[in-house]
Amino acid sequence: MGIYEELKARGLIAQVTDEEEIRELINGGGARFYIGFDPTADSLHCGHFMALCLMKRLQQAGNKPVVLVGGGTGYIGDPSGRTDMRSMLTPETIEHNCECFKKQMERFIEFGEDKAILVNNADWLLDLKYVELLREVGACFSVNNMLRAECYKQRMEKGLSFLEFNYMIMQSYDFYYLSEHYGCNMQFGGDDQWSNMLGGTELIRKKTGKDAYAMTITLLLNSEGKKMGKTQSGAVWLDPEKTSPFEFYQYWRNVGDKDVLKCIRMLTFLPLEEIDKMDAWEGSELNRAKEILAYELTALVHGKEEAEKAQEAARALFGGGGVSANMPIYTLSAEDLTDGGINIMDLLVKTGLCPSKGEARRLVQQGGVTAKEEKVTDIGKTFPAEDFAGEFILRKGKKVFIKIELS
RNA sequence: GGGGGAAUUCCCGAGCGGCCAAAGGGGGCAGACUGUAAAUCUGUUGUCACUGACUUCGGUGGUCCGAAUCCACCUUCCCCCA
Repeated sequence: MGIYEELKARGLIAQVTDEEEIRELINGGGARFYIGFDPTADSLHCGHFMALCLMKRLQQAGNKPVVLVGGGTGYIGDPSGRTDMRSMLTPETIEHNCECFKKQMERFIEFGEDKAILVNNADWLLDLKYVELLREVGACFSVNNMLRAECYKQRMEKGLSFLEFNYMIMQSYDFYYLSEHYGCNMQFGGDDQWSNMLGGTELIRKKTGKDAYAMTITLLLNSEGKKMGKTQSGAVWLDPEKTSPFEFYQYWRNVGDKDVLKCIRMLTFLPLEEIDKMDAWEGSELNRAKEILAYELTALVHGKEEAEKAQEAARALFGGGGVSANMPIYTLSAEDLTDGGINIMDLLVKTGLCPSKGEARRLVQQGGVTAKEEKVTDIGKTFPAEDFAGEFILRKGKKVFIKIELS
């Protein structure tokens, strides 16, 4: 089975410009492909992770990846699939984010001679001359066609600035540039990038007469059609400072039944035969599949050691077992105590389990707080210092908990 | 360039000068049920010293005993005409 067939079997391929050509190209290791990442934040997130995995798979099959960091396109902001305008980033932020991206990527992709290379489109986009560009590139685009593009649809109702409208041109130019200077013949990206990518293949064809190909990765949606890798508080980040390995593990441990196999297939590197066996799993067995998913992904992103720790902590907490050494810890200092003890509400707020006392009060009154294996329902409850001598686990609901120590 | 409209709490969206911390929905959080899932049901969802007080309705001033609500200016956005 070639890499193309594997990608297909994993459900990773959404759209391709020319299936036959692409199959031949990547199965034979002849692709020099690029994927672009815009520096919209100071850490990569799950969506990027999928793209990086794809890169890795293709690299293993002998193809040469080009990672493009959007230091230039970051100045514009991709309107694709958005209903509102992105906030403009300052040059400093963009540069900082680019640096963060680079560091994180090095964990996944091998860079170097004859391996992957990393480029930044700021190097060529920022020096472009307006009129020159209009004549060279602008002439190749039909506004009529652009307006029909899927990526602008949502914005046609709410308004689209000229700045963002030009994003497609910039991305197309990137492809053209990489094709000319790095021999890039293929572009990959998220499915929301499709129209932007087609813009590139068109431009290359018009300017050089050469064929270039594009392929998009299926967006990872859950069974309700929502993008995965997002939580109420934002994205699931790859940076352990922003999303701890444990939280990361828990996110995947908690995916819906209907989504587990899809995730395993698309995101992990487990052999397909093994995954196919899991297809038959149901009920509690399926629950095990979630554990596998969570472990595999955490190991990929944070390393085996962190994955084991997270798994152990999760098992200890939810399996009814003892207390794990890997729980998040909050250290109380002597100043936190009043009269040698601390009130439950102060404790909840101090540890960050609750953002305000009002919420802490509500939580306690509704029976959502457990301390030392006992439900706390009295908002006046106070714990004397001695209580913290042994294991003190404070728990909010079923899933959020913290170990408290007294310094 | 001309004309019209909009900005409300996490999001959408209602809101008569006092009865507005502001309807309703979504989302979130918690409880019940479970498999750390989904679905369902219940409670809750500005802050605090919580039967009370305080800060909030794009911004700045103003009118008024009293303003999310009225006026002026500003900012941003949308629509129509050119």
